[in-house]
Amino acid sequence: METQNDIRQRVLTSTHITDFQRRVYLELLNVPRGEAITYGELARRIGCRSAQAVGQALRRNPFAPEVPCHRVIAADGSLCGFCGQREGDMIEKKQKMLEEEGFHQ
DNA sequence: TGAATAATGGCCT
DNA sequence: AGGCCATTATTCA
Repeated sequence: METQNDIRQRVLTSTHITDFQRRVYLELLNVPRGEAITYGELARRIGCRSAQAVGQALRRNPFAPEVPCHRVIAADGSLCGFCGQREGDMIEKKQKMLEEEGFHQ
Protein backbone atom coordinates (compact mmCIF):
# COMPACT_ATOMS: atom_id res chain seq x y z
CA MET A 1 0.00 0.00 0.00
CA GLU A 2 1.14 3.52 -0.64
CA THR A 3 2.16 5.40 2.43
CA GLN A 4 1.88 9.13 2.82
CA ASN A 5 5.63 9.21 2.52
CA ASP A 6 5.42 7.65 -0.92
CA ILE A 7 2.88 10.26 -1.98
CA ARG A 8 5.07 13.00 -0.60
CA GLN A 9 8.04 11.75 -2.55
CA ARG A 10 5.95 11.65 -5.70
CA VAL A 11 4.93 15.26 -5.13
CA LEU A 12 8.51 16.30 -4.51
CA THR A 13 9.82 14.60 -7.62
CA SER A 14 7.11 15.87 -9.92
CA THR A 15 8.51 18.34 -12.38
CA HIS A 16 5.33 19.08 -14.30
CA ILE A 17 3.77 20.95 -11.39
CA THR A 18 4.56 24.40 -10.03
CA ASP A 19 6.19 25.28 -6.71
CA PHE A 20 2.93 26.66 -5.50
CA GLN A 21 1.10 23.42 -6.22
CA ARG A 22 3.80 21.46 -4.42
CA ARG A 23 3.32 23.61 -1.34
CA VAL A 24 -0.43 23.09 -1.45
CA TYR A 25 -0.23 19.32 -1.73
CA LEU A 26 2.46 18.96 0.91
CA GLU A 27 0.56 21.09 3.37
CA LEU A 28 -2.52 19.04 2.63
CA LEU A 29 -0.65 15.88 3.57
CA ASN A 30 0.01 17.55 6.91
CA VAL A 31 -3.67 17.68 7.71
CA PRO A 32 -4.31 14.80 10.12
CA ARG A 33 -7.00 12.21 9.55
CA GLY A 34 -10.38 13.25 10.88
CA GLU A 35 -9.63 16.92 10.47
CA ALA A 36 -10.58 19.32 7.72
CA ILE A 37 -9.14 22.62 6.58
CA THR A 38 -10.60 25.51 4.65
CA TYR A 39 -9.19 26.83 1.39
CA GLY A 40 -8.40 30.13 3.05
CA GLU A 41 -6.64 28.50 6.00
CA LEU A 42 -4.59 26.29 3.73
CA ALA A 43 -3.65 29.30 1.65
CA ARG A 44 -2.59 31.17 4.77
CA ARG A 45 -0.40 28.29 5.88
CA ILE A 46 1.62 28.31 2.69
CA GLY A 47 1.90 32.07 2.68
CA CYS A 48 -0.75 32.98 0.16
CA ARG A 49 -3.78 35.20 0.60
CA SER A 50 -5.77 33.88 -2.29
CA ALA A 51 -8.01 30.96 -1.41
CA GLN A 52 -8.97 30.80 -5.05
CA ALA A 53 -5.42 30.01 -6.03
CA VAL A 54 -5.52 27.05 -3.67
CA GLY A 55 -8.83 25.96 -5.12
CA GLN A 56 -7.37 26.14 -8.58
CA ALA A 57 -4.39 24.06 -7.53
CA LEU A 58 -6.67 21.44 -6.00
CA ARG A 59 -8.94 21.37 -9.01
CA ARG A 60 -5.96 20.56 -11.16
CA ASN A 61 -4.72 18.12 -8.54
CA PRO A 62 -2.75 15.48 -10.45
CA PHE A 63 -2.54 13.34 -7.31
CA ALA A 64 -6.23 13.04 -6.55
CA PRO A 65 -7.45 11.26 -4.59
CA GLU A 66 -4.12 10.10 -3.23
CA VAL A 67 -3.61 13.55 -1.86
CA PRO A 68 -6.52 13.90 0.58
CA CYS A 69 -8.24 16.72 -1.23
CA HIS A 70 -11.47 15.71 0.50
CA ARG A 71 -10.20 17.30 3.71
CA VAL A 72 -10.40 20.71 2.13
CA ILE A 73 -13.73 22.47 2.63
CA ALA A 74 -15.10 25.96 2.21
CA ALA A 75 -15.26 28.42 5.09
CA ASP A 76 -18.99 27.80 5.53
CA GLY A 77 -18.50 24.04 5.71
CA SER A 78 -19.67 23.18 2.21
CA LEU A 79 -17.65 20.70 0.19
CA CYS A 80 -17.25 22.73 -3.01
CA GLY A 81 -15.63 20.04 -5.05
CA PHE A 82 -13.85 16.73 -5.24
CA CYS A 83 -11.69 15.06 -7.89
CA GLY A 84 -12.20 17.94 -10.25
CA GLN A 85 -15.97 17.78 -9.94
CA ARG A 86 -17.84 20.70 -8.49
CA GLU A 87 -21.04 18.71 -8.32
CA GLY A 88 -22.19 15.16 -8.75
CA ASP A 89 -21.78 11.79 -7.08
CA MET A 90 -18.20 12.52 -6.14
CA ILE A 91 -19.34 15.20 -3.71
CA GLU A 92 -21.47 12.69 -1.86
CA LYS A 93 -18.50 10.35 -1.66
CA LYS A 94 -16.41 13.15 -0.27
CA GLN A 95 -18.97 13.72 2.47
CA LYS A 96 -18.98 10.02 3.23
CA MET A 97 -15.19 9.84 3.39
CA LEU A 98 -15.09 12.70 5.85
CA GLU A 99 -17.67 11.04 8.07
CA GLU A 100 -15.78 7.76 7.96
CA GLU A 101 -12.69 9.58 9.12
CA GLY A 102 -14.64 10.87 12.08
CA PHE A 103 -15.01 14.42 10.95
CA HIS A 104 -18.08 16.42 11.81
CA GLN A 105 -18.66 20.13 11.94
C1' DT B 1 -30.94 35.20 4.96
C1' DG B 2 -29.52 35.58 0.63
C1' DA B 3 -27.80 37.82 -3.50
C1' DA B 4 -24.24 40.75 -5.44
C1' DT B 5 -19.57 42.31 -5.41
C1' DA B 6 -14.77 43.44 -4.45
C1' DA B 7 -10.35 41.61 -3.09
C1' DT B 8 -6.90 38.50 -4.26
C1' DG B 9 -3.07 35.71 -6.35
C1' DG B 10 -1.49 31.84 -9.25
C1' DC B 11 -1.87 29.84 -13.68
C1' DC B 12 -3.43 28.89 -18.52
C1' DT B 13 -4.04 30.57 -23.34
C1' DA C 1 -2.08 40.72 -21.14
C1' DG C 2 -6.50 38.98 -20.04
C1' DG C 3 -9.52 36.01 -17.76
C1' DC C 4 -10.64 32.01 -15.06
C1' DC C 5 -10.97 29.68 -10.39
C1' DA C 6 -13.21 23.60 -5.95
C1' DT C 7 -12.77 31.33 -2.02
C1' DT C 8 -13.94 34.67 1.23
C1' DA C 9 -15.37 38.97 3.48
C1' DT C 10 -18.32 42.62 2.97
C1' DT C 11 -22.37 45.10 1.74
C1' DC C 12 -27.16 45.82 0.86
C1' DA C 13 -32.10 44.76 0.71
